[in-house]
Amino acid sequence: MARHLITSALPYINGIKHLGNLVGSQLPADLFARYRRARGDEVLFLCATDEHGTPAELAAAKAGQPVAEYCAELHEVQARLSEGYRLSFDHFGRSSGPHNHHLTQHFAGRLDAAGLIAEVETMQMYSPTDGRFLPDRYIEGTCPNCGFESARGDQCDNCTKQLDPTDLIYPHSTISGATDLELRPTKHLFLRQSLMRERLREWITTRQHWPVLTTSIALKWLDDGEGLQDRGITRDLDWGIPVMKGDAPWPGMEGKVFYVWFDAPIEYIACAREWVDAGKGEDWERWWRTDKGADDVRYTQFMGKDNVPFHSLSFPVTILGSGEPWKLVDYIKSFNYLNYDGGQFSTSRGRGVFMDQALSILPADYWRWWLLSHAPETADAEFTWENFQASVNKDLADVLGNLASRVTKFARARLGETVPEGGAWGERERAFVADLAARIRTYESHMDAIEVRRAATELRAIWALGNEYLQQAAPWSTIKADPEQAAMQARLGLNLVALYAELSAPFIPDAAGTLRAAMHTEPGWPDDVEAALTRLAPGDAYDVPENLFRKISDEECADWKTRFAGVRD
RNA sequence: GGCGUGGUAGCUCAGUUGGUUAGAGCACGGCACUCAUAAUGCCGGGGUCGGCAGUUCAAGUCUGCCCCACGCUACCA
Repeated sequence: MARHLITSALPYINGIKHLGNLVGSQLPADLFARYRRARGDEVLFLCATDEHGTPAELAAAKAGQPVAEYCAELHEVQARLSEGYRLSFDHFGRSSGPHNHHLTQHFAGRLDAAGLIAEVETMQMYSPTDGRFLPDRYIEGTCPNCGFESARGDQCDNCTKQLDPTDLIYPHSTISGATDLELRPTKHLFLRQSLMRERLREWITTRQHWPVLTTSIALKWLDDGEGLQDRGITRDLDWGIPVMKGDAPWPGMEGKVFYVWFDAPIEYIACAREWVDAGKGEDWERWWRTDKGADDVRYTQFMGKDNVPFHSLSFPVTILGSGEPWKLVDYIKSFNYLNYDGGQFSTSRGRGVFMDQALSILPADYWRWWLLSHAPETADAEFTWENFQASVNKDLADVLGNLASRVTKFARARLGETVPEGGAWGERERAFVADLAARIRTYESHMDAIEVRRAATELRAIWALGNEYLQQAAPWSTIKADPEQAAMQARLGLNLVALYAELSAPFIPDAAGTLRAAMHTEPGWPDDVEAALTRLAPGDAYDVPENLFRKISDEECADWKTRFAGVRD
């Protein structure tokens, strides 16, 4: 039995994510996790909220809450939404948990011992009023280039000129408005990634079948300009993991915390420990330590393209640099962006559909199907309401939903309360089953390769094949002259519905559950398609399910289009 | 400016290492069927494969230049 460790990029804590975030990591990761489990593999699927950093502090301040309380609350909100979308995490953790604190400090200590940490003193803007150092983007002032009065410390939004906070005229804190800013020296730790450049290159260029998106981004960072740059991994903040050298204090680093991008990936490991703490598992090390059983684990990460540099370079430096036998990622599946109706989704401007809003309109399966069948794998993809309506109505309601409906209603109305008896497969049935089996094997190969769109296309073709068969067999016609043959055809149709529940479950788990309940079947992958199509025997009970999917009307479509174009409060 | 990713039927997209008349779904037209959520099936119309030049017996598929979109990143390659 193969073992799969699967992680999705961690959603940041400060608010509800939009559909672009969902399809970029959590949703395809869930598809893969569900598929591997269905194939009988052992799976550990982990995700967590990414809770540290300045944006979390500011969001908490805006909400008038202590940051820890704010994070706890938003974690629950995101956890509930995850359940709403049927994301089948084995555990949904928190990067602010104690295990991540200890592990992050542990890794820092190991990296320092390996000579991979540099202490660098820099000058940064300090605000005595706020009692803290200010990140560049939280300082505003007048642009020395164009005179724009709300230029940020890193860039002027008006003339786009790159700025340094010290360039600004009348600089002030965006947090308090304080103007008594001063430049102070401060010491920070840098991860010396540049020292591992060639080792990373060797590793990346020898990976098999990685998406071009992943390798091209990784190699670009490796070779762009003067090559891979060392990265600061500490910040002058309160909210975060205190800088420690393992269990020991780090002289000169008192009051500082690790940068969120250093501790977030480590949460992938810590999350496995939280999983054990939560009583959901026994042994986290057999998933993460190659000296303790993880050497036969295949580890797959899912993320949007903006996360690739951290997962392909920085985190591997952390893992490899520790000198300890931690499990390194085997496959990085990355996604492009999903755009919204001609532009970008925008969290700040509230443009597009957010996870909570989408669920308030339609059940999870509708979104799962559209998003996964249009996953931005090769290029950026675009969400439009018209396209969403067309896909849902045609694929889900007409092709799959109606098939289940026509089969069960015909059988119940014309052939009795239970699975009908009589007749035997003929030439047409054997040809159909052979065709179906071939398509199912193709579907499996796409799912194995995590080719999400191809898999969705093949699944749809498999649904359509059922309609083709039924149209040709025409039991409503054969029943007039040969009731036995009609019984056989209807029996095959009912088995087909049960089979489709299994094949479709990774994409649309709720509908699959409805079909299983109606067919009185238990989950089970059709390794043997012929056997799967004789699972329901004459006399077995079944129910006629309610319509699986409803259609989206033109009116609804138009209404939603105007409703979500605007600004979210 | 540099780098990256794309630019294929009205729309959303496939097109492996260059090879016969460029494909799918949706939309559109016709036919069939009537079990079904006016659902399904079959057939069909529709593309100078962003532009130009080149390599080749042969290019959507390789090379060069240019145009456009999106993203990343900066006056440094």
